[in-house]
Order: sequence, then structure tokens, then C-alpha cells
Amino acid sequence: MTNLKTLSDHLGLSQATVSRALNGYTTVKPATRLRVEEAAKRLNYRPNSSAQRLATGKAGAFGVIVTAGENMLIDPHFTEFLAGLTRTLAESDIDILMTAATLENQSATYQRFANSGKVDGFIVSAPKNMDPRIETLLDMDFPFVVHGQCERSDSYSFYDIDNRGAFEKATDYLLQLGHRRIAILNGTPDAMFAIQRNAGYLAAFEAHGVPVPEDLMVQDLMTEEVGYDRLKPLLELPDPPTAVLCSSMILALGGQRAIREKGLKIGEDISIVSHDDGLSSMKTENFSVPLTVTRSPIRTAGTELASMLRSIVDGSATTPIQRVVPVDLIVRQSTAPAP
Amino acid sequence: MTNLKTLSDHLGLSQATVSRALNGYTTVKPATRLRVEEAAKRLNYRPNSSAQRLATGKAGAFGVIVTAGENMLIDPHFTEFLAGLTRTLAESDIDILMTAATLENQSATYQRFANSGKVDGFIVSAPKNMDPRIETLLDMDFPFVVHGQCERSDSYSFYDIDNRGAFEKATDYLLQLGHRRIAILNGTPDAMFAIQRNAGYLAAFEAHGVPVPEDLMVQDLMTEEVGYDRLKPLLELPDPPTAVLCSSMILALGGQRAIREKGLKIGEDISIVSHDDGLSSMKTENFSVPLTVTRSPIRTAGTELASMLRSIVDGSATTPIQRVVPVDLIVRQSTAPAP
DNA sequence: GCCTTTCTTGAAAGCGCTTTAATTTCTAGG
DNA sequence: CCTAGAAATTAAAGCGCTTTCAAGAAAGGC
Repeated sequence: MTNLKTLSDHLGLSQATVSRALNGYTTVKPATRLRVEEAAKRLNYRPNSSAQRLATGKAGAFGVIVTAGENMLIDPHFTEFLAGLTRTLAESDIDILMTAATLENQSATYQRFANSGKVDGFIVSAPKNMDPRIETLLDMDFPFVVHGQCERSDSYSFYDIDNRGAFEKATDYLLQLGHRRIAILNGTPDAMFAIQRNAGYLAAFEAHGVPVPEDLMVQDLMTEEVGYDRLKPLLELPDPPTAVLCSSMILALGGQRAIREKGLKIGEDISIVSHDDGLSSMKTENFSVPLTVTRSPIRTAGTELASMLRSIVDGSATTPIQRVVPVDLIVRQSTAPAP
Repeated sequence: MTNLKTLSDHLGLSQATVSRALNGYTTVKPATRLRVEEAAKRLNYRPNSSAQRLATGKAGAFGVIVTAGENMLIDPHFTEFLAGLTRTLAESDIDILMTAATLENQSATYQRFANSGKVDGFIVSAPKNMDPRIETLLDMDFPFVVHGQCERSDSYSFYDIDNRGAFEKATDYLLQLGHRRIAILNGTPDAMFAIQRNAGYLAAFEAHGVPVPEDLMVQDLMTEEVGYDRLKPLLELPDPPTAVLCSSMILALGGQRAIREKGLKIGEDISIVSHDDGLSSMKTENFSVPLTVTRSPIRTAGTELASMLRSIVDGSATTPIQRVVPVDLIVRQSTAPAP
């Protein structure tokens, strides 16, 4: 394992010159740099990253802390997001440091990672309403970006899709089709995206002057099981929904099961609109009845947030970067006028 | 940000003593240790991990390198696996360093990570037949564990489920039910698990003295789309399958779609058996017709491999650890005697 | 009370790199 | 040919920790 000393001895140069040559300083004679670079490659020299970090004070890694026990890591959406992150960061030789922390250890873990110099910044996923993690990070004054928008959003960088707009658009579309009994299967009430989507849903009703069917609003975990369990009783109501709005494809999958079991036909007896995060392992256009969706690839969020955090950490961004991107409504066969 | 010097100055002790007290050396007077620990907590002292690593030569992290462009990261199975890893490693304060590397950069990335001291060991996922990564790692003589079993498996540590046995069992069960035209939707032919499952499938046919329906053997990516696309034409054959064996729940999902479209009834006209990795976001028992499966939670693989690698790195394991765990066949409603 | 052992603690080297300050080597102007 | 200034290089300090070796303090044996 060649280190700087070996390399510089070998070249008959000082460690300082070799280091500078390798790090692209201009004060090195071009010929020397070439010689150094060639030798480094030949001897397969890799600077020891711990030493480099200790000397520079930079960690060369971003932290992602998942909540143990929460289904974040087992959520295909999160993986897709991670894929985006990884892709962008690999370009700039930044690693992703991942750990699980229990809910109580959350803040402590962020502090430990920051203080121990393991990471240069954090990527915070799935923010909750009044998320304590954001408070912690702001207090620590440590770089971070958030996937999602929440309170105090003026003071930090985030990237989010227009959740509210998306669901307002979708609800509006269903209302225009004549639906009145529109169910919504949404995420848990603490999740910011769920709050925002609910708000969009409500706004559309208000705009149409139609009373909100509050008995059809569901906020729960986003699993297939829940989609099934929660929609099923709604379909048994004397006045069942004629349309269902789902916050995720996984929920839609469960909803479909309930609908099919009830003997209803999707796109005829009942309409479905789902949000589609563009999971590559399963596509909404391939559902037995292709789904009408509000679509926004969650992977893009990963790539965007990665480069945002990068520019914050390297100092090229001085003020918070904040982006909210619009979401398209893609109409397919799962929606039809109200029966 | 308190460092060792601040802390020791504060205590009126030397850095050496404080360090020893904090790292559990026995040669420190109990009273002193207590005093140090108390002060460390009060001053919120976190040893700088770069310095610690530089001094000890340990990285305190395991590497997971995913192949960019492959669907590994976007594969829910992989996330579930990661969840297992994370969970176990969090206990021992080991981080997971994740990067994506293109297929060509694969070996170079492993070397870079190992030589730069970023990680103490690697966890290799989804090994291929004659996987070059394993060669690279063996050549480097760097600690690693593999999720899956392949050639030269005597020389390294791995954890795997009994893929061959599982699919032999499943195929045998279908053959006993009188099925002869049994389709198999398997992973790509380079994946070790797919090779092993195919072998199990073939072995069962051989044991029953039944000719293998080679026209019904599919090896492809494991996506919903592929499941649909590849099963659909088989169902149109003059002599269509009466049973389908799927290598993943996702494939089964696509297969179901084709079957349903054809108007066949699962568990009556056609049987399905799938492998079930125990994904928590979607359960095979909740399929509209609950699936008969060979089941083995992939998350367990994560926890097991993590602790295996841990004991290899800390030296408590001297010879390769190798585990192949049996897989249960769980019979539900998706299988019935051949029509 | 003195010397040997056993406990504790401290001084200092070293991990491998970056970077500032100092030094040497060139280049060019007079 | 000498010298000031620029260019290239080096020496050495330092990043924050661990750990070896040495030393001082306490304890036990005679």
C-alpha cells in the first residue's frame, strides 16, 4: 500500500510537491506534475482518506439517517430516491453514509455524525410536520437539504414536488368528470406530503363549491395491505365512493384488490387516480387498467438534492436553495365520468 | 466543538489518560474514568472519527457498491436487504458506505475504497456467475462477505438461501399435483440464484422422470413488465402451462396480469408458486388469491451478513463463514391440482 | 524505613495527509 | 555579470487521535 512518503521518496521530491501536484495546484511545474501523476498511477497510489479528511477537515461523505422501525428503508420509493442520490454523488467522489437510528436517538445521531466529522452534510428525507430533525440541524448550523417542504422552510434548502397542486389538479379533474364521492387514500397525517396533498384535495372541493366527503378521507401507512383494508369498508357504504385518489402506487394496488373483490370495474364503475413516483420496478401504465396518475419521478429528487447539498457544502451556494417542481396529470384508462 | 485536548485540559489530565478512560482500558483508576466520562458527556465530546481512523487504521464502515445502471438500487429486494444490514450495524457503530459504480469501474472502485481506507470490508450483493468482483477481492485479500453462493465458494464467507432446494421443492409439489406443463419465470441467466433455482427445477423433473418443458423456461429481468410480457405468449401456446413458478413476487404480479387478461382463474385454471423474499411493502398472502410461496426473508440475509463481516473484520472469525439456510414452502390458495 | 512491585498517569511519537512559511532555483532587467 | 523578483520546491507544523515507553505514586514485604 503506497502512501505519500513512498511515492515522494520514489520520485525524489518532497511530499508537499507531490501532494500539490496531485491536487491540481498551479504552482507546480507542468513537467513535474506529469511525472508525479504518472508515478502515482503506476504505483497505484490512493491517498488515505482518513488522513486527507483529518488534514482538510472535510469528510467527503453525505449522511442519510433512516428511522429504524419506520418503513423508509423498505419502501421502494426510498430506494428509488437513493438511486438518484448515489448516481449524482458518484460523479464527485462523495460517499453516502447510511445509518439507522431509532426515533428517540434521531437528534443524537445527527449530532454524533456531524460532530465526529463523518459527514459534511445531511440529506433529510420524508420530513414530518414540525420535524425535530430540522430544528436540530438548524441549531447545529450544519449543512443539510430536505426532501420535502415544511415549516420554517425559508431558512433551509429543500426540493419538493408541488404536492398540493398535484392533488388539487387531480381532484379538480375528478370533480369535472362529475364525481362527488371522491375517496382519498393518503399517507399518515404527520407526513408533510400528506398534509399538502390533503390541502390540495380540499381546495379543489372548495373551488367547486362541493361539500367535502370527510368520511372518505383516509390517512394511514402506505402499504398494499392498508390500501385494501381501508378502501374495502368504504365500498360497503350506502353511498360509496365513485372515485379514489391514492397517494402512492402501492396504495392503489391494495385499493384495486378491494375494488376487484367487490366486483367493480375500474374505469367504469369506479375511477382511480394515483400519484406515481416513477418506480422503475413497477409501472402504473402496466396496471391491468392503466392508471391515471399525477407523475413525478422521485429519482429526480435524489439527483437534485445531491447536487444542491454539494454546492452548499463547497460554498458555491450561500443562500438556501429552494425548489418546488410542478407535477403533471397523466390521464389513462382508470378514470371515467361518474356513473 | 470539543476535542480531546480541550477535554483533557479541562480535566487537568493528559490526553492519553482521557483517551484510555474513554476507550475502556483497565489501567485507569475507576474514579478518574468516572470523572472523565462525566465531563465528556457534559462537554458533548465526540472523538473526531477521521483522527481516530487515522490513528487506529480502522475505518468503522462497511462498503456496499451497487452497479450503476443495474436495477439493484431500485429493486425493493435490495432495500429490504439494506434494512437488515443497517439494523445490525447500527448496534456496533459501523456505518455503511454506499456508492454506485458502472460495470467497468467495478473493480477499480473496490480497490479505491479498500486502498483509501474508507471501509474495513465489503458486502457483495447479487453475485453473478464467475463474478469478477469476487476475484478482485480475493486478489486484494480484503475482507468481504457475499450474499449468494458461487464458484470458489470455499475460499470466502457467504450467506445464501437454499435456492436450488427451494425450487426443487416447489416444482416437486407442482408435479405431484399432476402438473406437467410448468412454466418458470426466473432471473437473468448470469445471476447465481437464477442458475441455482433453474437447477432445482430441472432436478425435480428428472426425479419424477418427466420431460422438461424447455419452451416454458424464461430467464429475464425481474420486473412486473417482464412477468407480463413473457408469460402472455406462453398462455397463447396450443399447449399452455397449467402452472407457473416465479422467482420473485414482482414477476408473479406481472404474470397475474397476463393470466387475468386471458380470463383464467388462479388456483383453478392455473397454479402459481412464487418465491417470496418477505418484502414488507407488499405481502404475498394479500394477493387477490393468496400465493403459494417458497419463503425466506431477505432482510435476515442482511442482518446475518452484517454480523458475519463484523466478526471477520474484528478477527474473531479466522476461517470463512458459510451458511446456506433452508427455505420453506408455504401452500396457499394459488395452487391446485392440474385441470 | 527502605526497596521492590503494582497502579496510574504523562510525554511524545506517529498515523498520512495538507498547507503555511521559508528556501532555493530561475528568469530577466539593468 | 549582478541582482531583484518570480517560480518552483521543501521543511515543518499541524489536523485529533491512539499507543508505546517512561516516570511518578502508592502499596506491600522485609
